[in-house]
Amino acid sequence: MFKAVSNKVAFPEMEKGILEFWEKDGTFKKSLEKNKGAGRYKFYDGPPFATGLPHYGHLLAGTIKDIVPRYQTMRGKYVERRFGWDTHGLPIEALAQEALGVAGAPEIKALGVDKFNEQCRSMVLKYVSEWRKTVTRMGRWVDFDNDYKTMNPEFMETIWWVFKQLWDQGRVYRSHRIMPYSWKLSTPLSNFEAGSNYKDVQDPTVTVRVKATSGVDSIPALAEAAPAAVYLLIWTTTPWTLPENLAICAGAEIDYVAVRDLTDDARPVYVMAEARLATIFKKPEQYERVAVFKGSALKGWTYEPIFPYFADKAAEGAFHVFNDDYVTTSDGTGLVHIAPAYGEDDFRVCKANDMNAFADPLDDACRFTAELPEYAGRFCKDCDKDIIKRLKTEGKLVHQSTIVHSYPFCDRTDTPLIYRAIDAWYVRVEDLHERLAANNDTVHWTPSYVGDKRFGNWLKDARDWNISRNRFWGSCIPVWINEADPTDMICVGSVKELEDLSGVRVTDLHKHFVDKILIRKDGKVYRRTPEVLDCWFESGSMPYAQQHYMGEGGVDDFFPADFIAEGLDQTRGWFYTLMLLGTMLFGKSPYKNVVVNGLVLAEDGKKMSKRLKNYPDPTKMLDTYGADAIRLYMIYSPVVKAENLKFSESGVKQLMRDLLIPWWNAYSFFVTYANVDKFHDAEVVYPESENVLDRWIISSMETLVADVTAAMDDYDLQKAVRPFVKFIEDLTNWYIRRSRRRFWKSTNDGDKLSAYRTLRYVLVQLAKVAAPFTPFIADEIYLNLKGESDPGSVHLCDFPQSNANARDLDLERRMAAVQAVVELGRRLRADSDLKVRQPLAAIRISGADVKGLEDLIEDELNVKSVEYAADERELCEVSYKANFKTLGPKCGAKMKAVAAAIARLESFTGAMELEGVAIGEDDVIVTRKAKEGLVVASQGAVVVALDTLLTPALVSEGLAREFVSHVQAMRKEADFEVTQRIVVAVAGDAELKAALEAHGDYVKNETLCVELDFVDSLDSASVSLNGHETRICVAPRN
RNA sequence: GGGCUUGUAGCUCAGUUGGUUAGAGCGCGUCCCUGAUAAGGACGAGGUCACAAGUUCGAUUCUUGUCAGGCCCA
Repeated sequence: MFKAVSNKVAFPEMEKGILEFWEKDGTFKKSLEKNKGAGRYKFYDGPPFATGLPHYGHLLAGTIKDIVPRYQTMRGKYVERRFGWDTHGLPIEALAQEALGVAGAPEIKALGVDKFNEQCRSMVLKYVSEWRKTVTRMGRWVDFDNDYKTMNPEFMETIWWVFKQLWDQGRVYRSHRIMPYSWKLSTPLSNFEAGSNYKDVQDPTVTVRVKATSGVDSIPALAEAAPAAVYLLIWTTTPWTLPENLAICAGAEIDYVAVRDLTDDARPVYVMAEARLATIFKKPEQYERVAVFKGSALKGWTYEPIFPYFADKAAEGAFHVFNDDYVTTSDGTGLVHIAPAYGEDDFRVCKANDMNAFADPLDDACRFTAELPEYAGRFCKDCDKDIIKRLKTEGKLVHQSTIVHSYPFCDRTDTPLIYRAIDAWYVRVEDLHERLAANNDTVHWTPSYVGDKRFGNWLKDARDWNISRNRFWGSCIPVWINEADPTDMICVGSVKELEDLSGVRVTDLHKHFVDKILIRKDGKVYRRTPEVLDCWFESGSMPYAQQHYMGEGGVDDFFPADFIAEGLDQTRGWFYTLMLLGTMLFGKSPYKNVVVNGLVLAEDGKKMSKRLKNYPDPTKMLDTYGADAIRLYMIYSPVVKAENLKFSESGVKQLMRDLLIPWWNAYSFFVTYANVDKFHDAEVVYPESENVLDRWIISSMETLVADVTAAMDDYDLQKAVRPFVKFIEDLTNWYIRRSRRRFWKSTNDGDKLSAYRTLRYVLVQLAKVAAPFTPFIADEIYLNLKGESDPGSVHLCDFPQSNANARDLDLERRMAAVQAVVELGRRLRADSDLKVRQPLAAIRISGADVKGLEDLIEDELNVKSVEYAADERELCEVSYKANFKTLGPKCGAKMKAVAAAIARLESFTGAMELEGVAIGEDDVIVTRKAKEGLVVASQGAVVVALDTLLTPALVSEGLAREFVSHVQAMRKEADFEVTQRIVVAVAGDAELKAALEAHGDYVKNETLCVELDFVDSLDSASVSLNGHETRICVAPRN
């Protein structure tokens, strides 16, 4: 006996049962051990920040990361799956700050970095158990016990090893990074922190003239205008940065003009963007045009420093004009003042032009240092007014105004942030563009455009990587710097190295431990640089760090990964840092296949928001619909191809209705009748059936296997799931429907056995194919139906190999034709108001090959015979149309004429010439239209005509069937077992009596009636059977 | 502002080197069925394939531009 199955299933309950079974049985472990020693399929888990509960994005990524490894496991691969945790970085620090009631770096330092870091450590694992619960409930098999955490000492030691490799390659260098800086807190902020407090403020703007010292000669019109002085006009909203000006930038494609200022007695010549002329000269008579030229002509000009303080930087290449695309003419003069220490673009442009001079005369609190004696000790912004005054006095100020603009403020102290250069560590990437691109070419991306375009473009423009963070909770940059000579540095690559160098036993690599360790060597003292590493450095190092790889032995066992998956937002995150480090360390891509998923949005298309409550709680969804339904819903959508998904509860419900419930019903149907019939082979037997339905459903099964396999091997999960819908539809609404009688009939013959064997075999195979996607229901069904010697879980089975021999594409085609004929027949019945229970004499068909399957049509449409029309013109009008696809290339411009000629044809035999073009069989498409007035319908080439003539015999049979149907309803109403025998009493007119007598055996057989009595009257309610008033009474009979 | 991407029925989405009358499911309306019943079936309404120009005999598909949404960057 199979375990009895109710057709009313509670999926969440069923899933919990399976979870318990997996847990007790150790199925996950078994699935791993089974393939140990077989080929490895390498998988990396991208580590999530566990700073909150998992949301749908995590569930989605988790599902993808489950399906592929499950599939590969069933394909015989050994797929280790270690869960990863991202434990360092700002998200955790933010939580710790909240918990400790401190805000900002200075308060953390005052509190003590040790206290702070330990707080972080204690909070990292806060949500771990919740995560484990949810991930497990979703059915994801992943190793939580053998997980990796970026804060583990082994992990952190490998980070040092990785860093040292880059150091030894000469890739690591110190430079600056322009960051928002709170002068009140004396600390840089992350861009994220800086973005939270913008205000509209009024700032001064000044236009300053700087005297050109060379370059003027390159423009003849200008050279002629000499000897009057030529000035470049620059504009800024931060006058205090003018003393630090080291360059000027022009847009190469922008139009510039040189004009003589007629309002000034010295008649100076000013250079600026043509588009901005009106902002300086209100009236045309105030100036005279001297020359017009592109910004590229300005490149290389030199000019006189505005202030004397850094004039010596000229030796380092300062005070030149550069070109860059970021210059606009939306404000200013089109000539941008550049102070490399105080602007991100400023810094970048200087670097791009190999200008390394630098002027940063500010202390920790942003007060000017002694380098600017006149302003020393004063907060930089407070000096704006004095500087403007001085410019005026010295005749350098051309124009002065104010501007109201949005400016970032420190959200702790509400003081304006200063963008300024901070010491920073970089990894050189810009020399690697070609190698990165070449390695990326080896990766199979899903969808492909992410790799080709999005990621490819990103790599092409990859900048040097800023890897330092001025924070506390993270892996430390393992560089110790000579206190006396900052160019003298020691990079440490392992714990042992540090112990040997310092003589200190090292137990923990976090900042509050490591910073205390000094290295003394040759009488010099080395102190660690205070920064921690960007946590992307850690996630990018996870292939090596999760193995605690320290450069010994090969990496083939774990590198590169066969498969990774993450969201689209990781293009410049994990995908990128993995690729960088893989390329730098081992010269190749660290992954071979990537599935990129899109964002999961709320149903209204907005981001899911706790505040708005615009999405259903995941736990509630799991309790209501179960994990299989949610998994399938997500995978069936384009979200597995990097497109957004609007998550909708009704979508999940729909999927259950379309797939899971019919599938379960098919299974329940099988078990119910198999138990009634005591069908129970010890093993799942491959049905060598003669029955076309059996052969057809098995062939369809093989097609399903082939389609799913092809899609999975291409990592197209959506495409892999799609064919299930069609298959389940075929299985339930055609195979079982058409086979029902074979299961019900009372004789246990070979055909019945074939039916059972086929259905069992198909359900078991289906469970295997579906197992990676819907692991619960697949195992539930499998466990009940499997043979005695089969593995103890569907997840320990081999994925079905598509068996080409069992496929009969011709049969599948003919069956599709049968389905088309049936559909048309049903339509005709509906049109003629002839219910299916009324037998009809014949159906005539044309254009459909249904050989050998006629009885299916007879049965389904309740007709006595299927006939082929001798000539389809009896049934329909035939006309001809050009096949544009084949004719187009042949005809070209003659296409229209040929198409018209074909449309005029009255008959077509196969080959002819029209308009000088040879027409072949394939070039003409025959269209058929059901003839008006006949009971005929057509669909494509298939034409069907129904014989609607009702003979007395047919009417009588129809009445008997109507009677049967009613008795069946009464059986059901009375809740009889399907095998319950009954006795039936009827009272009705003579016609009914005659019908029941003529079809007595049929009636009794169908209704399991052992005694059919015709009586004069009955108490029961009267019903109308095809217009015949009838009273019926049924009773059980043992 | 830049890179990438999306826009097809009321909704969710298919649409395979450009080819005839652009499909499915849901929803809606009408009807049928009732021993798979949180079902099943038939029919119907519903589309300027976001918009515009171009290439072509022919464009939902290719090119360019515009508009709107998204991700990343600046």
